[in-house]
Amino acid sequence: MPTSKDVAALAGVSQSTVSYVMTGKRPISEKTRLRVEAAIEQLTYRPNAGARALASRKSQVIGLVIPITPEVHLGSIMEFVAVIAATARRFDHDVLLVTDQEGNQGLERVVGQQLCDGLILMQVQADDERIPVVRKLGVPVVFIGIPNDSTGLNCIDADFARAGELCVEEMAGAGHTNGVIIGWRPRLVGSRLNYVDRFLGGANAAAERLGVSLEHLPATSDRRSIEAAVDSCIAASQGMPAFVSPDVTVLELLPRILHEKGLEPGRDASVIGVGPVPDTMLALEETTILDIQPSLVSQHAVELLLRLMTADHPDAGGTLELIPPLVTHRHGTAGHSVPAPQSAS
Amino acid sequence: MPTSKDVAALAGVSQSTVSYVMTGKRPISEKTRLRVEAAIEQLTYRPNAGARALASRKSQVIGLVIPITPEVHLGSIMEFVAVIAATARRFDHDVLLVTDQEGNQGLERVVGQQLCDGLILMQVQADDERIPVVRKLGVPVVFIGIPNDSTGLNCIDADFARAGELCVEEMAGAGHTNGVIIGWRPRLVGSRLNYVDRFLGGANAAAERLGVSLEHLPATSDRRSIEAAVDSCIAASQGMPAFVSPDVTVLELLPRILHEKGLEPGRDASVIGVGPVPDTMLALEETTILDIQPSLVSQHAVELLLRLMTADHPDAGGTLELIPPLVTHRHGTAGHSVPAPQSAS
DNA sequence: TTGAAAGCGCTACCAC
DNA sequence: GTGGTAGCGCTTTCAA
Repeated sequence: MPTSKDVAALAGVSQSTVSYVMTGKRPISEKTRLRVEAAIEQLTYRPNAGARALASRKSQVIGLVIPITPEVHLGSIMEFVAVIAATARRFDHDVLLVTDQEGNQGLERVVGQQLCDGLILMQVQADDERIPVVRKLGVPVVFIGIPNDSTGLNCIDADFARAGELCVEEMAGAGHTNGVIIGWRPRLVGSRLNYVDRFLGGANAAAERLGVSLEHLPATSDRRSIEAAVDSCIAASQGMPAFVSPDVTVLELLPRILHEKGLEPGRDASVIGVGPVPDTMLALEETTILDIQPSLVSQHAVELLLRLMTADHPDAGGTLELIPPLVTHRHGTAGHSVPAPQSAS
Repeated sequence: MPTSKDVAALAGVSQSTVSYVMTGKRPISEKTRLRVEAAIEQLTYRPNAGARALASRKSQVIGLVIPITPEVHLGSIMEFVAVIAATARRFDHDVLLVTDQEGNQGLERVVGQQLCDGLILMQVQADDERIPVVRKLGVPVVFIGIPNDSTGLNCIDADFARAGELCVEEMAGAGHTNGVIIGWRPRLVGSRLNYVDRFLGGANAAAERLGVSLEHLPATSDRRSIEAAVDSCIAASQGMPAFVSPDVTVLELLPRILHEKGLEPGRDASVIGVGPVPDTMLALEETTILDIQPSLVSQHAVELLLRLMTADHPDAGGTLELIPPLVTHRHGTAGHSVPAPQSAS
């Protein structure tokens, strides 16, 4: 492996000049810059990450803390992970994976070892126990999700309140006077993942404003519980029922259940899916999809973190950024597959 | 941040002694070891990763190259990723995420920068273009997947040939004389991802051996194409049809389609799902599941890589390890949800 | 516009 | 069983 010393020798300059060519931290004459660049090319020189981190006190790595609890949909997480990794690379950084099963120890470890210059935490809970640790961690941290007390923290998430609102507006616009939100296992509601509450809050406010009656039926991911919710919705509804679900597992099963009940979306019912929408959902033709744009959230999270990492001052005051959902109406003839809305990656 | 110098001072020993206490690379008297450990504890000392990597030429990091192409199921990938990260930690290593969109450049980069001591490559293709680069990379590499020419490479994967065999044996055991394998989009067959061919090969061999007629119907993930395959199977079958699918997206839609056709698994048809099985599949009661055990594959991949990384000699000859699938029969009454088989994590 | 040289914090050799 | 010390390869002052 060639070192910057080798490059310097080949280019006939000092080692520091090589360094400055690489970092651009001081002006270099065109002539020597070209010579150095040629030498770098010729030797396929790559700066040693450890040495660089040691000398500069910057690892160019961001730590990504992923949830591995069974209650979160793996595909949705992966969507975040992939975009975060790709975005980090666009800004010349790498991503170190930390699982949340390491807990607070893990955060302290990667920061203490100076393996990374900043952290992104996914699946942040309403009363996340990592918050006190994060506050005195000494590196910038970006949360994906909004805890109850977000003062001084940097949080970014999809705007679930707005999504709830939009769902109800869609329903009302389609002429419904009542509807049901199906999904999220009961113990999530009103507790740990507060995007659930934000969504319901937005939906209920809009329902009140628009004079629509709205109910929330929690459901686990098994068929029986979803079916029960659907039945109860049909029973309660005068006129065409409207189903809203922000839960991937529910959306996976909903098409089959509706079909069993003889309900055809667009004719006998309205269906609105929120969030990462599974393939089975896309098999339904007449639907409205509220894309919460995970990839946009991820990109912004990375960019925010990088901004904080390069800021001279420690971040004052914190940030709160909400990404608005993207509404897509899908119409189609049976069997004709409309591609899912693609957010920029 | 305290350094090992601080620890040494506090414990009244030399810096090298601290290092040896941490690494265990030479015997230390009980007495001084305890003093040093106390000092480490008291200062919450953590070795600087960059400095350690620089001096020891070992980063304690393994690079994980993930596919981000749209044709692979994100949830399945995430299952590997999570287990790999967790397993790496068990052996005191971390995981650096590399996306395959960086291509060969990415491999050369992370190795060149000495960001990691070894690599795991996921979603390895039959004729993977990364192979020539890997061969002269200078660090151990473990493939998840088996390329056509695996000589000298270290490969590990689920035993798809055996899975195919088992599927047919299941069918035959249930009294079927014919069946259909539904899934994998056409362009994957016979081409890039050769686990497809391994599966079909095993299945066909068993079919011939057992006198079962077997057909493979490729399908894209849209409803129309899966429905067509199902119809064609029903038409061709004398007696009860058997459906086998190793494709997550197909398995997601299959329950609904079967129901539309009035087919009840266990009564009118047999259904065998292979691989990571989605929630919708679990809604079917009478099924056989062939778990390809992604988490076991992941664990073994990490352990193999670590073995190669600590080996003094560069790995001679390569490795080929196949993880046998786990067969689970599910019986149940409608609405009663049997938990999915959990591989050890 | 460039160079020399002093570290960054750790490991591992050599000496005792 | 322990300590001294020379680097690992880079960045970054200070000096020219």
